[in-house]
Amino acid sequence: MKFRAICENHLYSKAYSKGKRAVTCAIAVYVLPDYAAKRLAKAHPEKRVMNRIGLTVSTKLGGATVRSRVRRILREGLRALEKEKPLKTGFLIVIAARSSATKLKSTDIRDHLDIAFEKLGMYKDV
RNA sequence: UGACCAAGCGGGGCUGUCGCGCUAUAUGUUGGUGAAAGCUAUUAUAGCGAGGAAAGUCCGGGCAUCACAGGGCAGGAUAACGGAUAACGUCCGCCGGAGGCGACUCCCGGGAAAGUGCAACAGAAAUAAACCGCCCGAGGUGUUUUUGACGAGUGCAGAAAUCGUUUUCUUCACACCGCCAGGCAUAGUUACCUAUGUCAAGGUGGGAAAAGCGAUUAACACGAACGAUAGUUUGUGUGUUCUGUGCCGUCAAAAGCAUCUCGGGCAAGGAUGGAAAGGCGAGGUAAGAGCUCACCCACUCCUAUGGCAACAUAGGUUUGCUGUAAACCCUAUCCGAUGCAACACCUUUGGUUUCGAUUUUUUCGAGGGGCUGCCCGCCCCGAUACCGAUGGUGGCAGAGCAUUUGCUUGAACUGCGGAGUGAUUCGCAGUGAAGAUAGAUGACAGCUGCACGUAAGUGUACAGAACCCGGCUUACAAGCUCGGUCAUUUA
RNA sequence: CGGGGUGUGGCGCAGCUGGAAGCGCGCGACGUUUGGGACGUCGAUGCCGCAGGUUCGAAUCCUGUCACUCCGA
Repeated sequence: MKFRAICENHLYSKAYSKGKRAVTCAIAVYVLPDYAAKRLAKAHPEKRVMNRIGLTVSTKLGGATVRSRVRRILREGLRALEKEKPLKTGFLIVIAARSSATKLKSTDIRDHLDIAFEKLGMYKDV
């Protein structure tokens, strides 16, 4: 499962200010409907509607090594979760790491994400 | 065995499941998206996929662009010598200096004898003096000695003179006093008392003669004290014998000493300081001084020997110089500027392309632009020109040839061998695709290694490519190795 | 990727042209007040970010380093 990343800074600030929010001790998740989703879906070869994902890890957490490890763990946890329970599509999802995330494993991150998405009601109806 | 010195190694391993990026091949779509350039798919296989520091960005180089890659000033960097290197501020060797018993380590190591600046406090004085000091000369003051003169200062001796006094002899009973002291008498008065007279003792002074003793300048004038206002004593002023000699005083001269002032010489000594202008001894001098000499120290230059050279050693010679250039500065050498967000190309798109003289071209002048701070020089100004903006591709994963996974070859790495003390270099063989663009190189599980701990268990560092290399600097868990030094003990 | 600045009492800042470090606020004590505030007097508090070096002497000069911060592309 590949992710499409959020590149623009204004989308991040929009997600922080207008998006719905769910926070655990390790992470903070912001979700906002993506208005450009349909337009992007056209560009997609299989015409699929995708979620755009943004990961933010600040310099407070540590050096470059620590930050890149946290980013990988977040991505791994998200990937594992997506396999089990598919998410609704057409959203901007920003995941911010907090300081306790540096010591966790990817499985723990998966659990945190599960709680957060459940709060936000992001799961598709089965 | 202990304490050290130096050079290095090292950066855990294996298995399974899931996943990511790139490359190649096969498969597959002929579509989607966008203004365009361009970008973009599913699955499978194979290969590759983070360090010793990838970090800090402190140096150097490659590469790229900028008139032709230029000149000068400014600015910056470096600093013994020789070498290595593409280059360096790096490395190696060596010299000099400093430290260590030693192995060895450390040194931004040119010039202070081109000039300027600075050196607090202390100290006489801070880069050149002269405060004290030493010496010479002149003058003043004080003092001592000697000589001379003067003295109406003074001692002694002598002479003359004078005075006083004593004694004696007298003398004139000479003069005066005889009062406010005494007696008597008279008068007044009761008396005391007053007045007058008188009395002698007495006092004072004087004269003449002799002797002794003593004193001394006479004498005069004025004043003071005492007294019975006769006088005595004394002070002051004027004035005052002689001779000899001593002392004293004054003056003069000379000399010595002390002190002060002025002029000159000197830099030996002076408690300070980080630093005081070679050290020490002798000579020398008015006093002194490398002023001279011997020895020593440092330094300039020359010669000889050794070394490629810095330099070392020996001899001669010159000189005797504060420190600071990580103060300005001087000397030598080097440096054009900007950095892959450079730069090239493509798409879309915006802006600029000047003025005057002359006869059109041309030329000249001004102005503008282009290579940076300034100046010069150069180029362009109606042309597929210049300056931007948007998006994209390349740059970017070594190069070339072929066109199908092939061949040749470079940097780099590994091994072996040669050269060199070494940095390094030469030859041979082998290896010789990380390469993204919000950023891949991972996650989970199991076994195990190492260290600590009886065990359970705990710990397993620093840290993440962003155009590429060479260095430097900084961070770093546990552990390991080669070589060397010193000390102790044993044989 | 490139360039600059700052670090000094508890806090905010001077002093950077070498010669033993100060200001304001704050803190403590005392006075004043019934008490507090204000006011007055007195006092304490610095390895000048760290480590080396130059110098007789370094907060100041040089080198390295750490942290913070700003600017340009």
